[in-house]
Parts: sequence; structure tokens; C-alpha cells
Amino acid sequence: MSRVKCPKCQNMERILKAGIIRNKQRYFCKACVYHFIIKKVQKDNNLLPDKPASQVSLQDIASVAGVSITTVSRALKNRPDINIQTREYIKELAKSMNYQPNILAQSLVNKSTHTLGVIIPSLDTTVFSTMLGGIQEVASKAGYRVIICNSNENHETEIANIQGLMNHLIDGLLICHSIQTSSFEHIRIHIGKRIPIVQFYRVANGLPISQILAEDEVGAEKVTDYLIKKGCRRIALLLGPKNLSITQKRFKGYQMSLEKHGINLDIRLLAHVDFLQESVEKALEDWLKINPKIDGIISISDKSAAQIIRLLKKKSIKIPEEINVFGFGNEFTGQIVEPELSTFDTRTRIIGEEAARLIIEQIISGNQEVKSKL
Amino acid sequence: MSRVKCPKCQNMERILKAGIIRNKQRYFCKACVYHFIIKKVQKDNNLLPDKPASQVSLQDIASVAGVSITTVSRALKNRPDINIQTREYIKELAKSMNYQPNILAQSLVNKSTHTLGVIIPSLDTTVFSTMLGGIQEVASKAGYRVIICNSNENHETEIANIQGLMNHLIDGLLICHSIQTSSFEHIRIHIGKRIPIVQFYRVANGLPISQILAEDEVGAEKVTDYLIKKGCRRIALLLGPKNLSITQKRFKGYQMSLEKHGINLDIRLLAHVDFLQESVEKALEDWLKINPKIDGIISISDKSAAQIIRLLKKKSIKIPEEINVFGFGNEFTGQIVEPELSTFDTRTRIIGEEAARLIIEQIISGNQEVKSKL
DNA sequence: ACCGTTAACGTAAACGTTTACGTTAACGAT
DNA sequence: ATCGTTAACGTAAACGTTTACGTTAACGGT
Repeated sequence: MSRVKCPKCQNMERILKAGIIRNKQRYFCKACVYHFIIKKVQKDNNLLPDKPASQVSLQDIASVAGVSITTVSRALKNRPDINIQTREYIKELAKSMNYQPNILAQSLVNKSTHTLGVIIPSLDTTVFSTMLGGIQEVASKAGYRVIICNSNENHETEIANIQGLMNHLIDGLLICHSIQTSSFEHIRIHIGKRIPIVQFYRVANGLPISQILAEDEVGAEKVTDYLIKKGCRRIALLLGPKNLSITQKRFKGYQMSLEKHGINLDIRLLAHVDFLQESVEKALEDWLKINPKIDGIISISDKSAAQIIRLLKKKSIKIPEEINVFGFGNEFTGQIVEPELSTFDTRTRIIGEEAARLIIEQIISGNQEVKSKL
Repeated sequence: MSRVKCPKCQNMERILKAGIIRNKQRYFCKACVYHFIIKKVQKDNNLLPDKPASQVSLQDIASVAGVSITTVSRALKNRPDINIQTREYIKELAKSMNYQPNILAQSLVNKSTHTLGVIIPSLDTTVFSTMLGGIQEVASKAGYRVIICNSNENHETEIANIQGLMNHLIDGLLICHSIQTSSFEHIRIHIGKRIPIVQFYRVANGLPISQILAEDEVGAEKVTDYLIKKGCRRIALLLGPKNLSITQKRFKGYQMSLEKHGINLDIRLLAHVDFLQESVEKALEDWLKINPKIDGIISISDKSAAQIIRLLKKKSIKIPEEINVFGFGNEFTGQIVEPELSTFDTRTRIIGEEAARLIIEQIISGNQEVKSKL
């Protein structure tokens, strides 16, 4: 017979089977009108009651020390309200047990992860990895980790990345938009909410959030001034996609310099590229067909500038006698190409550092005041 | 009089004050021998019972829908055991409330963060950022995030980074050791524990964990073979610090090639550098003093190779007529220096991709079998 | 009426912390 | 003895999920 006992009335008579649910026999006690399931008999695994693989927790330490979890937490966090000997004892115990706090649990309670999210558009060029280096350094000195997402210059990826990071993983977001990005709703919905956002390098101007910029406008103006002083009058300007602030600012600086020197703007001298080798080559080919001839080129990056120099050399065009070439970025690339590239230092690393500094300040102060820095 | 009621016996007589604790008046009821504190009167803030700033949780959705949290979770996770209409309703409700799951809480329960930790030694050169790009791409396609730590070629930082990441934040660790790292206890204590570890590019051989390597040994042999075939007999070899596997392997390949061709090893032709410009310059100066003269240089990286080429040109030494220069890495740098640099493709990006692929495989399978890949 | 079955829900424990609040014993002063 | 005080500890709720297990009502077959 089935020797089943009702957990409510302890009766062993009037018990009926009542179906099988999730592979377990269910019973019904007619005496107390109660359905129930007999739990599986525990295997005798009290032979090895130690959890081997998992990390030691506050509970484990508390058990060994014979105190409560609270006391352990207090000891490790140097809180008051604890006997100093108890504290030292628990601290040593924790060390000997190789206790490591579970950051996930801590973050869940504290609502703060001490982690920065960074979205960059590419890792193929040194520009962004240099900025990353700056961000990294400042962040890690301030005790923050960095999660990096590479949008690969793709708008959709940028949106997906932001969504992912925003789900309570980060305390602040640093973003450098992808080339494709021209609408900013995905950013706007997060502004002023839980965590601060800072744009760097490539920024959108319509948004009420802080920005860290390269000195694009002033830089372009200075560079143009310099080339004009050197005698150039037909200066070609290599720009990025039109929606990027970097494009707009550099154009503005260029324009201002021309105006200042009474040189007319020739829109044939402007070219927009997507940072790929082909488009640079195409732009150069077009420029070389223009009459009167160009006598200067301001490139968008040192990398493109180096490409241009190579192409010009292939065509046996003398640099700088026939055409002056000027870069942007002060990447290492610029130093090894021959003739050595003149370049405007955008202080890439500094931008990263500044961005990290600003967002950490905003995180700590809770103040999301809009700032704009060069 | 103080009109205080004992929460136990409801008596309002025989109540005595009994000290102040944390700024709150404590009482003692003589009737039931019971100490107690009167809680602060709640302010009438049921005027705004909505929690404004915080994200919506399962509980919030459950309240609105009039079901339990379990049901909401089931609906959103497409679990069975739920009415299909209920499910669709809850899903739409969740969307309209802009629900975003709290990844911290999920990770805490699931004991998995879907995040990879990567430790790289530097971001100043394209080598590691390129690898990072590879890691990033594979990881993100597999649904994993990437946390990056930069050890800055510092042993202590490397140790600290590992500690930080290991505290339940990551599902797997990818590590490329710093130059300074020569003891590996900080790695060993984590092997075979909770999460898999994979070494890449710069690896330690004594550890029972998987590695992804550049083809250093074969590569160095091939390069040396190539130079010898071109007529070189006095080939200088630029190496990194002696404790790096990359140094050992390249030397081995170099040695094997010399042996094969019956050329004696001249240890004066070996130089160890720390990747800084000065040490490269120093090494080159030393080499140029050697007699018989060197006729080939195998550099440790394309960056160093480019530096060497610049220095040689300054000294008007003809390349490749007097000295052949060969690089390692196929970085972009190598393509723009003039004369264009011969270089052995270490397939930097592929190394990153392979490393990410391997560790994700190990995470999913739970199998930490040791593999070694080129 | 009785039994067996199942769809569709709910309850509560668990993950590992932090922290507001309660509690106790001991001590000193009256 | 009575009262006020405090050091040092404990209890339990909370953070937002997931999930093992319970529960209920309804249905169909005898």
C-alpha cells in the first residue's frame, strides 16, 4: 500500500492519488480536503555540505565566525557599532577564506556600478584608441571600470549599444557618435534620467548634455591662416560626412580664415569622405583636375593625409613645393611619413581624459549641468 | 503627559522613558517588561506615491496588470504555463511602460553576466587596439559585452585589474600580459575555478589554460629565411623583454633558420627593447658599430621598424641595398613609410577574434580544456 | 458522484549585499 | 532599587530577478 501521510492532518488513511504534475505524484487527503505532493527524498548529500565551486559569501564568513551577516559586513566596511577586536578577527578570517565581494549584489543595493560606458565608432584608427587610453587612465584612477562598445560607424549598433548599457550597468555614458548618426532620439530619451551622458569629439549640438570637443573651429582657422601665410591661395579641404559637428566646425574655421584674408570660397575645393581609402583617392583625383590648380590640402586626419602624400608622390607632385599638405590629429602616423607631415594637434588623448573627468564629476556631484569644453 | 502606548500590551500607564538611541526616544513598559521605540510619524507623502526617477520593474508592471511578478516574468521570457492572451497583453504593457530589465538583478540570479573581461597592456599602439576590435566584433555578435582594462605594461595594475574583474563581473577573462609580468600566481589561483581564462598574444607557457598566439616562431623563421635568400648574412634581431613568449619564440625561429643555413649565431646581433623609442635608437647605434657590418634587421613591430627606417635614412644608409628592414605586425604604419616596409602579417585582428571565439565556446560549453592556437 | 488531468496562475525562496531599526546586557548615577 | 545611557550585536527588509513548487478551477470520462 501507499504509505503516504497527509502533511496537514497526519492521517494515513483516506489518501487518494490525484494526478501527476510535473512528473510528481499528487495526493488528496479526504480527511482535511487538501491536495499535496510528497517532496523528493533528499539524497544523503550531507556528506559534502560544502559548496565547492562558488565563491565565499558574507554568510559563509558569518557561519564560521559565529556572528550575523550584518556584523561581518560592518567589520569589512569599517563601520562603527562594532567591537574593534571582533572587526580585526573577521577581517583576518575573511582574508584567510579569500573572500571577494560580489560586485553585482553590491551594485544592486547601492544602485551604482562604478562603471563607465563608452561608445566609440571604430577601433581601426589610432584616434579613438588613443582617446580610450585617456578615458581608461582617468577612470581607473578614480576607481571606475570601463565598458567599451564599438558601434562600427553604424547607427543601429550605436542604438543597440546604448540600450544595453543603460539597463543599470553603468553610472555614466560617454559617447562619440557614428558617422551614420544623424538623428538623436536614442540619446534624448535618456537625458536627465538616471545617469549623466557626455558627448566627445563628434557631438550633436541640439542636445542639452555636455560635450568635449577638439579645437576644430579654431584649429581649422589656424591651419588655414598658416597655409595662406605660406603663400597658398587654392586650399582644398577634406571633410567628413556633413552631419558631423567636426565637419561643420572645421569648415567654419576654414571659411573664417578665407574671409579674413579676402579669398573667395570655391566649393569645388571641398570634399566629403567617409574615412575609407577609396573616397580619399577619388577626392584627390577630382581636385587635381580643377583649374586654377590647388596649392594646399587640409586633410581630415593624419591617416588620410599620409594617404594623400603617398598618392601625390606617385604622381611625382612635389611636396610642399607644388602642394602643401596639412593633417589633423598628431597621430604617430604623421611622424613617420616622408616628408614629415605638418599637423594640427587635436590632443586626442586629452579629449578622452577630459571627457572621463567631466562625467565622473557629474556622477559624483549628481549635477548634470551642461558644459562645453575644447 | 506623554501619551505613549505600549505596542505589546497597549497599556498607556506604567511607561517610562529609557534613554535615547540614534536620536530617537526609547521607552520601557513596566507592565510587560518591554523596551520599544515609537516610529516616526510618516509624512503625508502619499500625495505623490509614484517613484519618478527609478526605472520600472516587474513589480510595477505586475501591479498595473493585476497579476503576480511571476506571471510578468513568464510573459516576457516567453515561458510556457501562461495564457497566450495574458502574455501578449503583458508584453505590450511592458513596452508601453518602457520596461528595461535590470541586468544586475538578472546576473545575480543567473550567475552569468554575458560580459567578457579583457586585459591589455597598452593602447598606445595599434597592435592591441586592433586585437580589441577583433574581440569586440566576435563578442558582440555572440551577445557579449566587453570590459577593458589597460594594465599600462604594469604588473601591479594587471593584478589589480584581474581581482576587480573576477568579483562576479565577467563570464570569461582574456589576458595579454604586461611586459613586467614574469610571475603568474595571480593567474594560477583563478584557473579551473568559476570562469575560463584565455591568454592571447603574450602568453605564459607554464599555465594550464588556453592560448592564442601569433605565428611568432614560424614567422621569425620564415622572415629570416627570406632575408637569407635575399643575401643577408648578418641579420640583427630586435626583441622584446626576455620573459615574454613572443621574444622567446621569435628568437627560436630566428635561430632555427640560421642553423638551417649554416650561419653562426652572433649574440651581438640580438637586442632587447622595451618598446620605447629611446631603446630602439640605442640598439641601432650599437648595431652599426659592429664589425662585420649588419646587412639586415628584423624588427619587433612595424612601429619600431618605421623608426629604424627613419634613423637609417638620416644616416644616409641605403635601404634595402645596405640594410634590409623587415617588420612584424602588418600595421597600417608599415604601409605608408617609404620605402614601403616589408612585414610579416601577424594577423593581429584575427588573434583577437580567435581569442574571443575560444573563450565564448568555453563559457557556453563549460569545458575549460586547454587549447593552443596559432 | 467520483476520479484523473491540466491550464494558468500565485507564493516564496534564492542570489549576495547594505542598512534601518530592534534588542540586550552592562555600567554609572541617584 | 531605579533610571538613563550606550556598546555591540542581531533581524529583517530591500534591491529586481528567476524558478521550484503549490494551488485552483474547470473539464472529461466513468
